[in-house]
Amino acid sequence: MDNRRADTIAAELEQMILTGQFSDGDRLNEIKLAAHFGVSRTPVREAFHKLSTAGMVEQIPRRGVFVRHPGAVELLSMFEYMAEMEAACGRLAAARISDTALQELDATNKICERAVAKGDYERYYLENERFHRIIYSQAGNPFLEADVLRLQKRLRPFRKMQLQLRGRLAQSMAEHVKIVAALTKGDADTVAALLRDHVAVQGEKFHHLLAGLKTVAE
Amino acid sequence: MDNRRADTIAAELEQMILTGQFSDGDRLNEIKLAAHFGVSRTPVREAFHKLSTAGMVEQIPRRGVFVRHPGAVELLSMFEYMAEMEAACGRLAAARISDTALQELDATNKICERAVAKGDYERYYLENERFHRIIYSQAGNPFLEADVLRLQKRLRPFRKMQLQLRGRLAQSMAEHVKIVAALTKGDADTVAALLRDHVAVQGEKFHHLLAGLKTVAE
DNA sequence: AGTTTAGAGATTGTATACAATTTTGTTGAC
DNA sequence: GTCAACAAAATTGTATACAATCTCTAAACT
Repeated sequence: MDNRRADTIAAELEQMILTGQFSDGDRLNEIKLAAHFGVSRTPVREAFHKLSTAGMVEQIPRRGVFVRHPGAVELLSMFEYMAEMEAACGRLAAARISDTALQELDATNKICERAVAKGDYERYYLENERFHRIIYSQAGNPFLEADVLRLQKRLRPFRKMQLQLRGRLAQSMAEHVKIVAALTKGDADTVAALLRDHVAVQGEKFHHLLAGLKTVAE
Repeated sequence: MDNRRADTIAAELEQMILTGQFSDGDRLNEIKLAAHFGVSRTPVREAFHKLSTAGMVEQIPRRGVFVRHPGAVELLSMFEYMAEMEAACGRLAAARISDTALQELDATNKICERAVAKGDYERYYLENERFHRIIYSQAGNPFLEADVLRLQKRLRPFRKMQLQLRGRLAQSMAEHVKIVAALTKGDADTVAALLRDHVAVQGEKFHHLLAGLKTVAE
């Protein structure tokens, strides 16, 4: 799949950034990174481009590339955007979703229910992501799907945090059930509204979490 | 701004592709293009990355980059996606738009009206784009704005065609007026619905246009 | 002291050279 | 005649060399 060194380096760098090995605003040194990966500057530069389009770093001409960790306001914007995209996916999917996909959503929800009962966050998180991806796919719009997947990936670590808030698992689960019901009825407006709120709540929960952290930190 | 050769080359290539100097599926030859632009392969490759993220070309590892002209189904998907994005922008803008921005929208519409009266497509098209960009901006979400601007740019030539259909100018104009009214009232749902239809109609009109061309061509 | 400027060092952008892989064209067997 | 195997050419990916620009320091000047 990624025969090119540049791609593996991009993936590795992405992980390094996501796991917090770089602080916001840090400049990524081409030469040092090239040495670190045991390659020349060329593939490192190619990797930078990929990260740049993914929004993980900012490239300033003749200056270098700088890692961009989203701050509070940026994260809230992302969640807001995500809510609108999911709503759009839901609206389109309501008219297009196949019976087999509906069954898959049901099956996913059943697994989620068991995970909720056990308090298995990791499992729930995994199936939750699957649930949403089915809807993206059933929207039947490749461009929308590509963008929403990109954002889902970017928000992944933060969605994870938010899920661990007290009572959020059960709440999220209940919302999923309603969404499937509306999809089954083909009620586009309702599906859109449900999904928008479902994701918007994630943003709010995350906001609370953030506010809590801030009061502790400072 | 773009001190780098690579950026100017990307812009030039973009124009060459948009003006139809390459057919769908054509491979872009690094060496020949480098010679054509009087540079080495390196900046050409960098330009390829930019075009790739813009969705103008597809990059296949160890094979090369191939120009991708959107076909009928892809264009309709893009218009559909655009409709959803504009709706999202409208929804957010309804709650956030400033008075000065509302005045700007009014002013833009007045210019549009004069353009409609004169049948000045070029002028209308220009101000129309401005109209929408004001809404994108007033949505107050940088990520949404960036994506919708990217798509607006990509759909530009096709929106232009669609505008020249009989009666479309006046119809579009009337829709603009309604949108401003709903924005002024702050009615998010209505703004979203109006904008969604406003853009969806563009897709439909374009579809008609396309169908007409096809029957002529084959 | 603070500001300006010259210059060295560091870093990005581009050119060229080389390696690895794919594509193409030819030959040979069936 | 078709297909397979192999060799040659072409092309992409990577490494290295060079050029252009930026940064930072330190000395000179007001």
